[in-house]
Amino acid sequence: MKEITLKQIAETLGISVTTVSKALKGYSDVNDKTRQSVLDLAASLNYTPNSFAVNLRTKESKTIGLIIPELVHHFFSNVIKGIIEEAEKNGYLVIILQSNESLELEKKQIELLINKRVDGIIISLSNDANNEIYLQQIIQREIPFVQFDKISKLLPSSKVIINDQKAAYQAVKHLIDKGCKKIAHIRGPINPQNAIDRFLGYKKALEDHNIPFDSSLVYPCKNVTFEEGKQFAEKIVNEHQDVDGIFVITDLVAVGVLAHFNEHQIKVPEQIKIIGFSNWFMSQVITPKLSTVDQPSFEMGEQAFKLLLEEMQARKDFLPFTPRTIELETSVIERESSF
Amino acid sequence: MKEITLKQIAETLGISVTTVSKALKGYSDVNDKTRQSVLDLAASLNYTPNSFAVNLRTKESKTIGLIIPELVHHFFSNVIKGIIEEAEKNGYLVIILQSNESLELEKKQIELLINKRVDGIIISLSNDANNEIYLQQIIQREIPFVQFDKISKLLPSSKVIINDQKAAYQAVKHLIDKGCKKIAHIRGPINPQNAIDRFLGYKKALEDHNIPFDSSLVYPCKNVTFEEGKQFAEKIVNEHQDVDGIFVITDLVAVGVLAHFNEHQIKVPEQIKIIGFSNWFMSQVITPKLSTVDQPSFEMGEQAFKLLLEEMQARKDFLPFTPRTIELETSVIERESSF
DNA sequence: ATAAATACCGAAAACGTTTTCGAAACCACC
DNA sequence: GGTGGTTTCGAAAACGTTTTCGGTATTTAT
Repeated sequence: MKEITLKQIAETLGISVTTVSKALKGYSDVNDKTRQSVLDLAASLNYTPNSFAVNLRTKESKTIGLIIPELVHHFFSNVIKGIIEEAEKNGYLVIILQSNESLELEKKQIELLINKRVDGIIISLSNDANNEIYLQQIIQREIPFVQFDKISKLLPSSKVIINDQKAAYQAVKHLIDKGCKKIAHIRGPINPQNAIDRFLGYKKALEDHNIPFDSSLVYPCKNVTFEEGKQFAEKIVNEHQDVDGIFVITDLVAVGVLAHFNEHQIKVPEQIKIIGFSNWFMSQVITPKLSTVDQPSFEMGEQAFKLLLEEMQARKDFLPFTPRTIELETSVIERESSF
Repeated sequence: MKEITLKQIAETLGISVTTVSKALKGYSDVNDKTRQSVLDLAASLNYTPNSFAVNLRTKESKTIGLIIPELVHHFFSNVIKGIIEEAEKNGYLVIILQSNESLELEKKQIELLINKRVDGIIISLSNDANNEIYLQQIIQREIPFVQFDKISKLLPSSKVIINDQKAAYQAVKHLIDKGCKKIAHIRGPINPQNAIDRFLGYKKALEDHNIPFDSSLVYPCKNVTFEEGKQFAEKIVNEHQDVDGIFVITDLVAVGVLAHFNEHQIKVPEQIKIIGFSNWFMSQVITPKLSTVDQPSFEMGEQAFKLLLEEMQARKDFLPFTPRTIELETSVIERESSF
């Protein structure tokens, strides 16, 4: 079981390795007959170039790295799918790593990818990521690099995002339009940019509609889980009996809220209206069906890879590259939980 | 921005590349002082070996390939997570590809991975996979290889599976124990081994409990979707008014069934009891909560990688390797849909 | 003192490919 | 028959590492 190499083909054909290589790569300075004989033999031997050697010689591996906080997650799964499919169309493969929302792990994963010498990196930051110095090394090493969803605004890289502030504004406005007068917000952790922006959108929507902002109505998640949703739901109705609407950072947590209300005979949407974020599949099958903000996750993945490709290509051609930011559209989806 | 190489370290230290390499790799035939100076300089320069060169020289990339039918899927996400984490513990990275349940794509993805010269391949077959000749080439090329979940029994490779027949048997027995007399089965597509086995388990459970098997009560899915669940639910109540239990191939479809019954005021579990399969997260949050069969997905991923590692190590040491099969335990989870 | 064992180092080959550059061979043309 | 141009080929260097093997230099034993 020996691997077929250019050398073997060259020897059996009585020509040089150089010519074999050129024939296979479509160089013009090789005779048609020679080329055909090479092509024929290579095909019959099932030759495929040794990618290790090609990598070493060309200094690229046609592989990119992807770091996400959590794989088992409806939103991220869809983004990954978009990235992988777009990458494959362009001849790239994708190595996936998880940060598990841990800063330490995130740093480690980045080093792994740098040492692996991937051609580019796509990342969505963990909630812990407050200090981006270790991300600077990606840029210093001139590795093509794009951020999506949970980004650091300070870092000069291409980005694919939604307008979290605007999307949150619209979600809260939706509740107001439906008649809510006192709206609580279960927000994400303190650090992530998108949690901050959604909070700001919430606040702005209230102000624009003459509803006083009350910080005691804002409940920050630690782990952004189903369980937290249940706990906050209980807390909210205990602390503020007259809350009539809740804007929740993401559907998973919102489903927890619904679960608690269902168990305690609190009528949604009659007593309290709820809107989530991200349009998880789950949201359309629970009772009551959850209103939410749709986020184009698959497309986000596609665009992220496209931006990365732009940068990888520019770098290869020694062209200057200036990072771009793509902002995707969101839309409020009205379902039973906010009728 | 030049990459640091052994050569540079050697030159600034006035020693040979050989010695630098040995110092870094812990060879014993290098003086302690020399070693220390190398280590110090390497650290201060932030040296990392060029993996392309290492790959070429050692003929391994410390990278494995994973092919799954569909990424956005609660079960598969968890398996992937298990594989990635176990791989990382052992210094391996994972390239993920999807077959999208298409035979053609599956073939293409395998070739991609072979050409990439990954050290091993883990695969869960697509539903279309009826003919495994193209998988034979993995074995012919002696690439370490393990199958999980949706496997081909004919193919001599390591496998991680559950006992689908037994698990299905227990699910159906559960319905019988709860008093069901006429149980329909929404099964998976024709080809996949696990759909076949679950069907056989269903049939056997009926026979063992003196319930006549009626093939008109078996409804095969094509795409295994939420929508199909709704459609079959409608069909079942139309065609068999007295059905009082349904065993569904997987939770996603079962949730579709529940959705239809909810919309049409058919009481679950009072009129019809339902049990799904795989214990998707969704199942515990819908109304009524769905009974199901729990499948250790994360562990399945861990075990799959461990088996692959065994084979990769054996191959490296030129030891013989005989494929192993690991069978994981399942358990029936009783929830509201079958009270 | 010499012989034998040990410690330390480096030259060189190898992994398989890509690409530059020069050379040989052929043709056409005046 | 010499000049210039085109076509076709291959030698060789390069990518950066690992590992074998032999060669000094130094230590230990006799």
